[in-house]
Amino acid sequence: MIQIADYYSPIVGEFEQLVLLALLRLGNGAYGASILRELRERTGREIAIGALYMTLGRLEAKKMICSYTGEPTPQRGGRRRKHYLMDTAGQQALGRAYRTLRSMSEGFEQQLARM
Amino acid sequence: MIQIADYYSPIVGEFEQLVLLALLRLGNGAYGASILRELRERTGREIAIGALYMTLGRLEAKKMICSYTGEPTPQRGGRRRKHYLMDTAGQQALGRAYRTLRSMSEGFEQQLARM
DNA sequence: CTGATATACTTAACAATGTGATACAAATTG
DNA sequence: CAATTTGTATCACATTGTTAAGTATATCAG
Repeated sequence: MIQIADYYSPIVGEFEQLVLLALLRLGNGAYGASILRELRERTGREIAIGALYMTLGRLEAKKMICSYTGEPTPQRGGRRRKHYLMDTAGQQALGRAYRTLRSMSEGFEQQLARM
Repeated sequence: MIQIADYYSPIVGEFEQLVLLALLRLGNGAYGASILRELRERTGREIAIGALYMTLGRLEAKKMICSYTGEPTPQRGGRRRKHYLMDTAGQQALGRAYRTLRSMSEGFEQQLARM
């Protein structure tokens, strides 16, 4: 059981942002493996699967995302998928983080892209 | 004395990114109060001064930024300023973080700006 | 020189987030 | 049901974020 402070913290961490962005990109249907693939392909980082589930669990505990369990798919085997969707709080937090970085980067985009 | 692991960690946290961006914007001459002002004005957040110095100290320990002590200014009083500059590692880390977020946001910029 | 005032930096303690290694759960197949 | 496949969960610890103090250094009035 993940414990979360009872005051609302609108700030999301660096990796949390990446996970929320992956959910935004993938839309409904996203689950562990597809999120992992998206993150690896787009960031080029070697991301541990445990790190991802840990972060998904924390984001859900903070009500930034929600989840539902998928139906078992015939011809496949294996445990059911757990699908994730961004909740309102997650969208707001992601939007804030995005605008903050935009504001701090404003006018330096070219330079940053070449650093 | 800040302790840092002896392996190189290229990933910077959420607030560290903001501080590096402030240094990029301000250029040479940046110091505590000017960095704080820039962050507050551009992000709209209430940032504690201690949080900033803590982060500056950690970034310096990781060799991402360097510092020098300024000369005392006549007609002013008060302790000397400590000026900060991004080092090569900081520029690289900031560039990587920027490109990662760009890649994850690609195609969703309008939506993110309105979230 | 000395205390008052202004300016600026530092640290301790704890909370939140990030990470790798390992364990656990559930569905299909034979 | 055992083996295999697919997928999720958790522990332990490292790193980063935050608040609430405290410490240091420069100028000025007297």
